[in-house]
Order: sequence, then C-alpha cells, then structure tokens
Amino acid sequence: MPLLNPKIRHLNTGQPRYQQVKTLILEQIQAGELRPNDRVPSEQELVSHYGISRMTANRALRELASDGYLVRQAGIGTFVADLHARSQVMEVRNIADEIRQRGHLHSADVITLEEITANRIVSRKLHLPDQSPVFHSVIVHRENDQPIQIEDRHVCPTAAPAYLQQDFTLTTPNEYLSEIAPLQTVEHTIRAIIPDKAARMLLNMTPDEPGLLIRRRTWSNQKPVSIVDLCHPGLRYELEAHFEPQLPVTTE
Amino acid sequence: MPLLNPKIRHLNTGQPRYQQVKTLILEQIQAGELRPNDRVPSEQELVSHYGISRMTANRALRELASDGYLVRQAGIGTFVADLHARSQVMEVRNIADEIRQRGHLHSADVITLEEITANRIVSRKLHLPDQSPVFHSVIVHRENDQPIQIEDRHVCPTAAPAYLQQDFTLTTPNEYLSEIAPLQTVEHTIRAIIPDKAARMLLNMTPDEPGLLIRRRTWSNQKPVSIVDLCHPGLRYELEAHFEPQLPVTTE
DNA sequence: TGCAACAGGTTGTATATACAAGTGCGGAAG
DNA sequence: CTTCCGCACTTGTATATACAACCTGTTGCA
Repeated sequence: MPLLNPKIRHLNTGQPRYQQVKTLILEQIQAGELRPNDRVPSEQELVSHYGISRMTANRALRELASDGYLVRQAGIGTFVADLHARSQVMEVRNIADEIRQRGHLHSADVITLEEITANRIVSRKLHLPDQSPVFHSVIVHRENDQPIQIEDRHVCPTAAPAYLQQDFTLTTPNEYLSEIAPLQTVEHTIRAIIPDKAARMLLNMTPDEPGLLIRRRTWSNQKPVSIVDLCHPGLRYELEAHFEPQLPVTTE
Repeated sequence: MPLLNPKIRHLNTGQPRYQQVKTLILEQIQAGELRPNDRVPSEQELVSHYGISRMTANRALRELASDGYLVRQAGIGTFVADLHARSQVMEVRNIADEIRQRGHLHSADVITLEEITANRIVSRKLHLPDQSPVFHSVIVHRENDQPIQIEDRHVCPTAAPAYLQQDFTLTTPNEYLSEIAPLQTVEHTIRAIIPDKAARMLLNMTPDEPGLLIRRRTWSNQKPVSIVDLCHPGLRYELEAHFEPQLPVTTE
C-alpha cells in the first residue's frame, strides 16, 4: 500500500507542513494510487511518519475532507471519497478547439503581452501581495478572420514563469497553462455588459449590442494560477454546461 | 459597529465553539449588518469577548474565509468578502432559497399560467411534435419587492400533468418540478441580450442596460421536462460556477 | 452462552504557547 | 523634511496537551 511514502520522511519545502501533507495525499489520489474507499493514514500514523504534530495532521486531513476528497468517521478512520459525488462537469472549453470543431479557421492576434504590477483586484484574486508583478496578455480570437472573443488574462508568474516567452498565435494561453499547471478548480462569474469602445472595435460590435463577460479563475495545486476576462458579442455566443446533480448525499 | 454582540458573551449551545462563532458572524453577514469590505473582529477580539482560545477563533475565521465569506490579510485584518467572489457549486439554484438565504423577502407574481400549442423551437427542445400542447408560465420573482428575474417556462405536460393547478406564488415551479420529476441532467445556455420593452418594464430596467438570458433545459427519466428562460438585469446579476474537473478519467 | 465492561484505536474539539511574517504607525536619526 | 527603525497589531503556522465521542474487538462475569 502506498499510504506512506518511505522515501519521504522529511517535509522541507517552503510550503506549510499541513499543505505538504495535503499535496502528498492528493497526488496519490490523482495518480490513482489511492482509490475511492481506500484508507488513508490515520493522524497518528502521519505524526509518527513525518514527525509532525497531530494538529498539523488533523488540519491536513480535515481540509481534504472539507474539500470533498476524503471522508472521515470518528472511531473508524479516513477514506478516499467517492469521486462521483463531485463529478459535475463543466468543461473549460478551448476556444481554438471549439472553432476547429465547427470546421472553421482559428487565428489569434496578440494585442498585449507584458509584465505589469497587479492592481488591488487582480492581486487579491490571485492571492498575491498588492503591487506584485504579474503577466498580462490581451488576445483577440478570430473565427474565419471574424473576431469573436477578447481574452484579457492575468497570470501568476510563479505558476508560469515562461509565460511571456510563448507564441500565443500558435498555442492559446489556455492550452499552454493547462499543460504546465494541471487544472484543479475553476470559478466562473458571468455578467452582461456594454463593452467599451475599444472592445467594440476589436469585436466589430455595434454600440447597442450587449456583451457577455465571463471571468474565469483557475487553480492548480491549491493556488490561483490565472484570472481571465473573456468578452464576447452577447448575441453570438453560447456557453453550455452539462452536469449531473449530486447523488443522494448522506453527509451533513 | 455590530461587530461583537454584547448580549452574547457565553457560547453554550451543544455546537462546537468554532461553529458558534462562525454562525454568529455568518448571521450578521446574511442579515446585512456586516456588509462587503466591513471589518470583522480580529482573532484577539474574539478571544477576549467570548473567552475562547485564539486557535478556536482562528479556525472560525479561517473556515469562513475558505468558504469565501471572508477575506483575510496578514497584518491587516479580516473583512467581509465581495459576495461575487463566493465560490459555489453551480447548482440549479432555487431563486426563492437564494433570496431567503440573503435574509431578504421573496415574492412572485404569476403573469401567465396557461396551456398553449408549442412553437417550433419549444417543441423541438422538448422533443415533442410540432403544435403539441404545452404548459406555459411567466413569473416575476421579487427580492424585497424589487423584481430581479423573469422566469418564462415551458413544461412538457406528460411530465407534470397538474402544472396548471399549482399556486406558484407559494412554491416556485422549480421546487414543484424537482419534487415530481427528479432532476437528472441540466443544460445551460447563457447569452447577453437587450430585453424588449415588456421585459424592461417588469424588471425596472433602463433601455441601455443589457440583460442576461439563461436558458435552462432539464431532463428527468431521459426525457426533457421543461425549458425555461431566466432573464436578469445583466449588471446586477452574477452566476457562479465552481467545480472540479474530472480526476483520472475512467468513465465513458 | 450471552452480555457487560473494558481497552485501544480513531476522529473531534479546545487550549496555551510560540514564533514567523505582513502591515502601518510614530518617533528617532540623518 | 525625509528616511529608517522599531513597536504594536494582525494573520499564519506549528506544537504539546487534554478530554470527549465514537467504534471495534476482547475479556471477564453471570
């Protein structure tokens, strides 16, 4: 059983210890080494193995349980949760794939690709200190040369240090980021807006046409990776989400 | 400042103390006494006021932050988060519950409740022959008497034969339908629109304000049950989706 | 045999303590 | 006046300790 990795007995990266324990367990779940209903080490076992205190082990397991990865039962133990309970699927669609799937040609103009200092909103959303350097890109996506989306993205530099060196006319930021920072969690906020003049110009929109703004924030390894505003002509875009509702939930 | 309730100095219900602190703060947020960006008592203040240990106060605030209700910043303090930033599972939310959860009053006006013959679009979406009879309802939902959503729904009669006999000022169609036809699958389509004059009147919108149209189709027992258009004032509404992508994909 | 009591493991909570790190302020030094 | 240092306050983490509640298997008694 790969419950406790004998090779790792000392936690020594810069991260908090409870976080390292979380990551170790999460990696085993995502690698399939720990399967649903498998038992994970008890708090005491983690204490003995890694030389941490029980409260630290407790916090790691408790938070993983709160995130839905584990199920805990007093007097029994801690187990890998059924992943089905969290199987809601709403794909983060790659606009390039989407366009190609329609048999059309995708192209992209890189308007901006730079390092800037984050303003308050961005830094907070990315969990960075104010005024931190972040990477910023603005890209216009075209379908058969018709502009259909403005992508305004801020990226956490630690998550993608080589972001500024990419050629985003060939690979979308989405593709690049999902390669180097496997997607873990996504949050979408959607609102209707009236685009400003610059955005209208880029998208060939008329002044009376509403736009759809999708703000998407992605996480990898428990940390925010990027926040992106996707602006679409409102009458031409559709976002679809398919998911299965949770099955009867027994906990709380 | 309603930060600390002087009437409550002893935590003594059967619940864990950290949970009681969480509830006290959450109640103030939901009651509107604590508004976004308001400061929340520091850990030390909670310690002195309630006679708990700092770790207990820490846990309460930390979990509320992890749930998205609070934002914490080392060296500064703890603040009520922007409601927008709250991460939630994208569920088929019941607007009535949602409003009540904010501590506000929900009411609904039934504008239309009738049987009509389905047009081409509706009949196709519901997998019915053209010109089939379907039930049709238009309902305006109000939050504290302020209209915030128009619900325009078409329902397949076989799935809900008694639909026309319901009193939808008491129970929302969503509640009723989910009771008699357990939800199986949902499809969302979102677009920005400029509402027509009738919709603008119902929602108190200005002519230059964009609207958000959410078209939701639900299935039960492999068959479409209803299709509903939800129209919101675009600048005032946000839809949030939080989900985890599939882990190692084994199914289909 | 049947049942009660107990022991030992598990999670859940609560506390006191400690140190690190981030922030803002004021006062001292230049 | 400006700069820098230190202090006070904040959150973040880590530990040791304690007790409660829950579950299981065993032991011992009737």
